[in-house]
Amino acid sequence: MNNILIVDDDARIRDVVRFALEDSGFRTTEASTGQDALKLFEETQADLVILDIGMPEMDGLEACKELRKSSTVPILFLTARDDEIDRILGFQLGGDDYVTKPFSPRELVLRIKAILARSADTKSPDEVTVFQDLRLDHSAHRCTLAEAEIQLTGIEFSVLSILAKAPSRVYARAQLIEQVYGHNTYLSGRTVDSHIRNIRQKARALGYPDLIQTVHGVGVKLGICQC
Amino acid sequence: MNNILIVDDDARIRDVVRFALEDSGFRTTEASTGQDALKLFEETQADLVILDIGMPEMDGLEACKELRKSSTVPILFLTARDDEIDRILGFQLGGDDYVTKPFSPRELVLRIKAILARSADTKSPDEVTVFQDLRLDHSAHRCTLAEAEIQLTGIEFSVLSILAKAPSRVYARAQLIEQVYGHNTYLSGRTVDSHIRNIRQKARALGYPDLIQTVHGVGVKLGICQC
DNA sequence: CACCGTTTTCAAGGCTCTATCACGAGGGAA
DNA sequence: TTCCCTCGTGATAGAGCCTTGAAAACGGTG
Repeated sequence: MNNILIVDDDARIRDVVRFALEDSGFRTTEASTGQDALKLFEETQADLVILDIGMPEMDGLEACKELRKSSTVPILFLTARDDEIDRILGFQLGGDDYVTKPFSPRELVLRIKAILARSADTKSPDEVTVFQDLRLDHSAHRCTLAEAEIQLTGIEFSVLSILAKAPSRVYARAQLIEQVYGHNTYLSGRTVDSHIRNIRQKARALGYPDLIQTVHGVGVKLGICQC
Repeated sequence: MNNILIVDDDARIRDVVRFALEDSGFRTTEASTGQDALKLFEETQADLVILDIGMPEMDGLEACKELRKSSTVPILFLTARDDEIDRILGFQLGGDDYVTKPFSPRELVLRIKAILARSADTKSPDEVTVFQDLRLDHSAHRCTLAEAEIQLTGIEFSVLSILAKAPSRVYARAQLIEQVYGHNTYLSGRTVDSHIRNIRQKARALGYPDLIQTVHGVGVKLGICQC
């Protein structure tokens, strides 16, 4: 099973996290400072790093920067305050995630499993998703439908990406919100409808009236088919 | 729809929560003490529990511990003070989220929907059920009968799933109602007939007049056989 | 600060689905 | 056969869900 490096200056937090992870079958390593973390990461080559933001001396974001110089290991941040979240978001971090304190150990484990599953998925960095006529270039943030380009906003692009990763699968609105915005955001389902409407409108202009299909009472799914 | 157990010693809070939830289509059960909560949970098998931390006698954390002995039901904590949050964290108990008082009912509902969507997401053991010509893809919410697709509504899909999980088994109407809607729902048995009629009608159109068979005086069962 | 694109929310309206009733057909027992 | 109960079907009102238009928040930029 995967090895996880836990970095936090608070021993109590480390205990909670270690306990939860080992309970789920992970192996763990612990560090209490950013420096130790870098050293231990060299040695253990952990599969994932849990990084507290608020540490004295070298904080989590500093440590992340250092780690990123030599590795693309998935990083999960622990944050205590909202302004720290803002800083994470300002930070460009690919497939990573964050959890705010206080957190439930159970959720932490779920998120870690999700990250690992995702990174196992993208080991061959699939920069481009293609499904039928739809093509999504993630690095360029470009979307084309049968050679014609569609200008999508950030959220629209995210929504479409998620749908395209598992076409035919039906997503409930709450699931989309969780995947687009992260786990502790709470928006009205109508908001998703709005974005979907905008995507539909743009797709319709290119002759794809059914790019996104509604499954009444369940959710939405990708449905292309230019008919 | 899902059934939610609300546990708080303050009747006013319970009212607010119940009102918000029922407004969103949830069914609710209420308990004012930890002991009652455990008893009611046994009976109702709620899909999610809202647990106030600060209750006399058995407090929310105690109750959570007890619940966790027999169930992994999602739990959302209500907390009044920050030091209670610390205790959630200190405790090694899987809550799924928490909300601090005072809270907005709207946010509460959205969080609950997010939690339920998440847990529905993670517990998908059997993605596809197949029995003879019938194929049910749960994630895509797709039903096919010998390659031909049938458009089913949410309830129709549920009914057929239940029947297909244990083909040849005969289900009484009351059993179907319980499995589709959850405990303590009271509907006319005619309602089930309605849905079964609709399924039959759609199946008949594809040449399967006996997809669902009636066992007079007992109930219904899956019976495919294209004859 | 004003402007503009994006995101989010709100309310109205239409449409689908759901639950129930009423009535007649059919099965089973005496 | 007769009676009773169960089941199937048509019709229907109401609930719930989705779409759409409009406008309010938000954020970045000149």
